[in-house]
Amino acid sequence: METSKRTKIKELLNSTAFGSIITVKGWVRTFRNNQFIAINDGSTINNIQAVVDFENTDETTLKRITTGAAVSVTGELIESLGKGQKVEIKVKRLEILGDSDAEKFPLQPKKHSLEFLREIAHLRFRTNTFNAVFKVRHALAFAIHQFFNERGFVYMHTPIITASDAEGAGEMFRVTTLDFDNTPRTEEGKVDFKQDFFGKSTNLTVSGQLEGELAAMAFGDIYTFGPTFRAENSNTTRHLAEFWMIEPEMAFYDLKDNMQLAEDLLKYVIKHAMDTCADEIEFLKNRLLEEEKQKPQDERSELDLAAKLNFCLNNDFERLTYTEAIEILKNSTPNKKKKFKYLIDSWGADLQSEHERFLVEKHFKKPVILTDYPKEIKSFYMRQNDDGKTVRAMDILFPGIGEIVGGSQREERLELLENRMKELNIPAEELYWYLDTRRFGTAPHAGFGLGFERLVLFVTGMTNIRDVIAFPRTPKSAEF
RNA sequence: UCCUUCUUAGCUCAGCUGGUUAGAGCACAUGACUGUUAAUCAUGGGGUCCCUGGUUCGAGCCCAGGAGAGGGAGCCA
Repeated sequence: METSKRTKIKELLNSTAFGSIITVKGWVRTFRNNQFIAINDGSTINNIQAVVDFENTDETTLKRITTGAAVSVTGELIESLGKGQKVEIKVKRLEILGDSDAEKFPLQPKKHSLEFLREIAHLRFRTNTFNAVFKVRHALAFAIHQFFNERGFVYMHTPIITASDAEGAGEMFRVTTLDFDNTPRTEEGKVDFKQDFFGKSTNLTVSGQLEGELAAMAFGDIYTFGPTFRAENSNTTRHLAEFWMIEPEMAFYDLKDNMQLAEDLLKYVIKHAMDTCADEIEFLKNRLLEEEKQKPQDERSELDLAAKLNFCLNNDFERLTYTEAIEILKNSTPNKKKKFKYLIDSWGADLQSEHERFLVEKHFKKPVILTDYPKEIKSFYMRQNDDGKTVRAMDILFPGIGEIVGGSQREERLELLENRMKELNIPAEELYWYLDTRRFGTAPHAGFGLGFERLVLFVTGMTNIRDVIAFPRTPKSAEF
């Protein structure tokens, strides 16, 4: 009888135990020449070839070996008789575990467009590209926990549902159990949230930072890694309505410490992905090279994916202030020749993505950390510099991605923080718990937010953020 | 949300100045072949030309509106 024991393909492809009888279970990728089955079980991006003795196998079984079918194959592991692979399985027994109607199964042994695969996101894991992408995604997630754990950080789970809409960090998704057809009203005619589940208006979190700061004021070093929700109507290749974010918060860190931690973290996790996903990154590198062949010469990347990642590991990120960046941009060729859509003429303007791209991709040609932005374009909680104009903010900009990290040293001085909140009409009463950290044993501290999917984009070389999360949520789209 | 491009077979895409029966490659089916590498060869089936309305003797093609998708911008991670 069929046993449930099986060997993973990853193990077999490196095995030299020729002559041993093994069982493999997986899904058929292609069936060539009526005898060669390429089987993939997800353990590796590579397939194993199982060779069927078609003359002694009944025809109805052979007909059921179709792309997508789940099979169990038992046979002898042998040195491959053909070129193209080292080992193969000489099939002794083949069982179809699950049929796949070849006429209806959308995946074919051919190249599919990413747009088409996005429409069948429930099946796209079964392609080489998505196998590689999600292996890398896993490796990066694992490495993030490992990095922080090695450094004694505490992993905090901050709430998903929050009642504070005081932060003003973008549009939020409302959480409610109220009956929309019959909403309870107050005497003034407004929706009466007192009758809602939590007795007040609640939303999905847009950031765990404020709660993270509370924990940092006890544990010293903490981080969060969880889902984040933004109801912004963003339709771009680098925004999602539901995404994952890593937010470390460190007591007694200043901005320099903060930058160093972020750079160390990024390099650590990229290195871990390269070490543990060599096959996957090799595949993604070649995929990208193929794709770029369609593009004109001047739009192709100078470095291939592996070289780009290595370059990132071997060079220090460029650190400069917003003011220095403005000077560079002001004197840049595209600015003088009026090639920028938004010309840089004065200090204080927010940098457009064309400016960030110029700095990262043309001028420095490596990751850039910009610091000390004008306070007007940054959040209320950032520590104010003595110049009265700038705050201790930092953004890390990556080639092709833009902002991958946004962070700051936090304003730990109660009076300055309260004044800033007043200027920006942020209700201090609602955030009393946040301000308590400044009232009781306040201390310098800093932190940042790292967009996980943007990191996965960079490491996989994919170009659309919807292709590095399993089931993307974007405006007008929440399929699966 | 704004700008822009696109939507023709299961997939990728042709389709001339608006002209009578809308094509190719892959996939699929049947057969041949049998150490293939997205196997090959032959034959065959397969279409709401995104939707609605309009112009015209005649619309896949022109016009208007709508839907969906891609790219860019803004917001940001």
